[in-house]
Amino acid sequence: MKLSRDTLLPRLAAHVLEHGLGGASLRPLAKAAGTSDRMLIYHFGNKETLITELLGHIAAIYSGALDAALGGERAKTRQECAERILAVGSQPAMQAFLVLWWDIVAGAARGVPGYRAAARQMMTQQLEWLERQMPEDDPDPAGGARFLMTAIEGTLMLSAVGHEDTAREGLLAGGLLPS
Amino acid sequence: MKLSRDTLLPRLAAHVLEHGLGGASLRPLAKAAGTSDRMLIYHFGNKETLITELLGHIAAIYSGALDAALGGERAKTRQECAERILAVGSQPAMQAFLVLWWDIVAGAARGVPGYRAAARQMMTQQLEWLERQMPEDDPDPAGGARFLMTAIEGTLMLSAVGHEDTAREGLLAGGLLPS
DNA sequence: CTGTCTATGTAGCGGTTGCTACAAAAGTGC
DNA sequence: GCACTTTTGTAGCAACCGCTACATAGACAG
Repeated sequence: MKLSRDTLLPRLAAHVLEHGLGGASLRPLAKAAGTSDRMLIYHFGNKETLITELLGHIAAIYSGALDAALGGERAKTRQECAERILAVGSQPAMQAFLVLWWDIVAGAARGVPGYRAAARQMMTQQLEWLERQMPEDDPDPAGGARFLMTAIEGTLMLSAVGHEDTAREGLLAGGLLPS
Repeated sequence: MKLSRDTLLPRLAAHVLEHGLGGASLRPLAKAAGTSDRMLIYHFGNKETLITELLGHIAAIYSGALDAALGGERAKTRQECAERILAVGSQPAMQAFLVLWWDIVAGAARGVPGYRAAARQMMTQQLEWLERQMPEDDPDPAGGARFLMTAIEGTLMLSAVGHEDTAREGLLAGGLLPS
């Protein structure tokens, strides 16, 4: 069976979404993709560019998932907008993404080559998605989207470390969720 | 020279703050602490409990750093409060903490044993610190602190992935920073 | 059919991983 | 001084790491 990067990447992405980036070493990756470590190096040259390309691919998948989650019409209020994006984030299919996301953020913060670009791309995508969701009559859709974005990302982080209550009460106090 | 856990932990923490948790393996850790991998296992039993105790120690250091950064008097407004905590986060000495922080968040999200507890503890500490900083006349100090907290954490995350502009504009649009 | 280029398998290299077996030194209590 | 416990050094194990050398199989061009 003839395998190329393009056939490999989705399988690699699936494995990484399940097991994380931290312990992603060539032999398990290869096994999950139906090849050998030998062939991964053959196709990608070395592990670093493999990971870089893989992160790019995952960012594209994420973009597609956001589009698929996009309901036809805009939200009526900022509160509804916040609820929608939080609902997207709590879908089971998104959980694997979220767990992987913090790996990517950690890599980006430490300056590991491909990570920052992939993370930036995913955040840009989410920001655009959010802007399209903003209420039509919002006085400042661009700023409002960025404000929501900041609060949502904080909520996700606090939730990741067991402070979902703190985040929820914060959103309530800030008027971003209906009481 | 006789070394115990208590003398070891600060040196281990220094090494981890500089090089991250991801690549923290016994031999480099031991070298940085002036011992051997053999002795690390002797003192801590295995790597997992070493990391767990180390994370607890780092959380305590973080707590102390926050206290040291605490100015005597409270802030006058929520905006000033936000500016203060963002200023603390941008201190050079805090950068290493921040980079390490995302490692911890990633571990917590994936469910690695000691990570979630340490992360929770550090966030609880920061929340208490923030509550003490809230303006005296604030109508809802508890809720306001949680709201600020959520926005601040979102800002830190966006900054980590190269979206500091997005975060800044968001805080401005949300009235959390003076324009 | 033959040469050439691409795709793949097998084996292995030098290095690192967490951890252990064994022994010796260094206290410590009597 | 002697038994005993705590602390430490040396060596090594089996597993894994990224990566490479070498051989081979197949596709395709002439």
